[in-house]
Amino acid sequence: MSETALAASASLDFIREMIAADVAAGRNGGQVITRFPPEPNGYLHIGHAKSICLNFGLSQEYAPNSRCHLRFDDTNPTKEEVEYVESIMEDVKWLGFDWGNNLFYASDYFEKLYGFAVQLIEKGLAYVDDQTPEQIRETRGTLTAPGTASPFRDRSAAENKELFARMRAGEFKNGEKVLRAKIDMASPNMNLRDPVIYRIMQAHHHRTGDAWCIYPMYDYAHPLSDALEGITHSLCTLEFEHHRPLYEWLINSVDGLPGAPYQREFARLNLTYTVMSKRKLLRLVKDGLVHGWDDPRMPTISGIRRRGYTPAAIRAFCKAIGLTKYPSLTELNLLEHHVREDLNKHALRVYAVLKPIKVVLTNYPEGQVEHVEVPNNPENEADGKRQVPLSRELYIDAADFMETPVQGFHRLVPGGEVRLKYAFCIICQEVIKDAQGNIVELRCTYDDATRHGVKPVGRAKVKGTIHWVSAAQAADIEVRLYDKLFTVEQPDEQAGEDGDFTQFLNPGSLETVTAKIEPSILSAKPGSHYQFERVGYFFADPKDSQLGQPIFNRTVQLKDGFVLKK
RNA sequence: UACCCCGUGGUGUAAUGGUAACACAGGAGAUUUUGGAUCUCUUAUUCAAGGUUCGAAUCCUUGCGGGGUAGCCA
Repeated sequence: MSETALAASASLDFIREMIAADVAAGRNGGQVITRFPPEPNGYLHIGHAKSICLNFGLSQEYAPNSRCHLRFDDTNPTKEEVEYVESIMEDVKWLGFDWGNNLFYASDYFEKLYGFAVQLIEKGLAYVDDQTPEQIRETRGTLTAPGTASPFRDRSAAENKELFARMRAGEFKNGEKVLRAKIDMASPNMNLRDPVIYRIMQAHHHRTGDAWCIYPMYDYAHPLSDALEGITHSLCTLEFEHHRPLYEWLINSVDGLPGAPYQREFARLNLTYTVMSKRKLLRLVKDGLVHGWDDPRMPTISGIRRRGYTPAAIRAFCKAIGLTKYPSLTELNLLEHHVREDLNKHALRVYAVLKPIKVVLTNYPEGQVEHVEVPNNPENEADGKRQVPLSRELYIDAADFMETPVQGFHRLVPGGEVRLKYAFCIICQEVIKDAQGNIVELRCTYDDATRHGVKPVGRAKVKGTIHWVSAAQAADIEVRLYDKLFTVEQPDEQAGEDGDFTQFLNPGSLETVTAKIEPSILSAKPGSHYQFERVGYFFADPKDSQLGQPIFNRTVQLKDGFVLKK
């Protein structure tokens, strides 16, 4: 066991406990070989990250007697595309994992898989069925009633072999024939009622082209692919629990397999305020309810990447949620906690005013510009300092001023005093409004004696410190304020069977503003993280930012100790 | 109303027959040129009933509750 595994051994989840016992018993020569096996039919989401962290994490924990394969489960050509293969590889790499040379495709095994099927036929464990899909469904029985045997169930091995060869040769149309495993039509487990293991599909495959017109089913291909690759532990989500007996049946029924893997299942990740099923995510994209798979509001890996979540934060989150068989619902704020925790250490600070109010310092010389020195990150002195321009006309955030303050508000109010961070204290002398009564300007005076953190003398203690931006030097920057995608914790649950989850979409999930930001922001590289002080973490959009004109996505808000009471 | 899996603070997990604990969330305070961060304190937990045992969250039984399963999808 490696050091990390040893360190974590204080409390292992049920899967790791099982694996530790296998290693201790010397099973598989102490090797731990796992795999992450996505079907390339869509984009990966945060739920997949849980599986990726488990499988690749295990491989790291047991190094060097371990490896984790990336295997594309591409057994259904009608749904799969190269585009997805590429995005999946990008996402796994971004999460910080490396499959090395261990990149595989189930389609690599089509020939071997065909051979195993012939072997099953010879053993009398598989047969060609001529029934229609409807007939197969009807004779499968129900949850409470056993199925009945197909009239073709007892064909001779020779006939089955010939028919199966003719299926491969393309002599039959889609749906005319299938190959079925011969197990038990009365099993209480539906998966054992002679499951279909090969179907005819006249379809172009993204890797094998037109070489095949019969394709193996997942239930057949998966255990055998695992065995062929020497996988020791095949870990999947709970909905495959009922497939395990079939998995084991195949491992035990096929001779000549190089490995003897076993399957274990764990609960998938559910997160509040989002949906995770591929179907629903597709709906959001297709109906234009979000701007694509990588919309920063999406729970896809590409979405959260663009939102500004970091790989380290995702990994920490996946570790924190644990691994059980309980179908839990994890709070979004746990994810956000880990995002803030990581970004707090690394994001450079900058002053940004999202919703500006102009402030004029009436006793500050006109035309004068000075520079104040501010730390780039108070959490890390090594990040250095920068110069921020300061002059007579400034912007502060609308949220930092209240004309008639509520209880507990200690920012700027008429006649009140606040500190401009790293500059000096100001007092609001006058509120200027337009004809409609909107505030257009605050006229304030500053106190030169309060520079460098010196407290004002002879007046009330200044409780508030706010950020600011010098008007003349401020850059106008597009900022996208993202919020929860849905207004309820479980949109699909709330919508019910026939309901439409999109009714719970948050109309305020995206607000775009033009912010006033200190000029240093213009050099922000696309794909870099910042903390807009007192506001939140923001990410320079890697797609839409121009060099010298970044566009920011709000990753997550800062925690705010001051919450307006309704 | 068949079979399988699962029930521990609000949420997620730990305790593997021997003091029910940790993180997030909530609350209070200290500190702070971010109402952030940090630090301290704090609220709150074994689905129910029986049984086994000196001792049960843990083992057994029953009940209740939740999830899953009838694709030629994965």
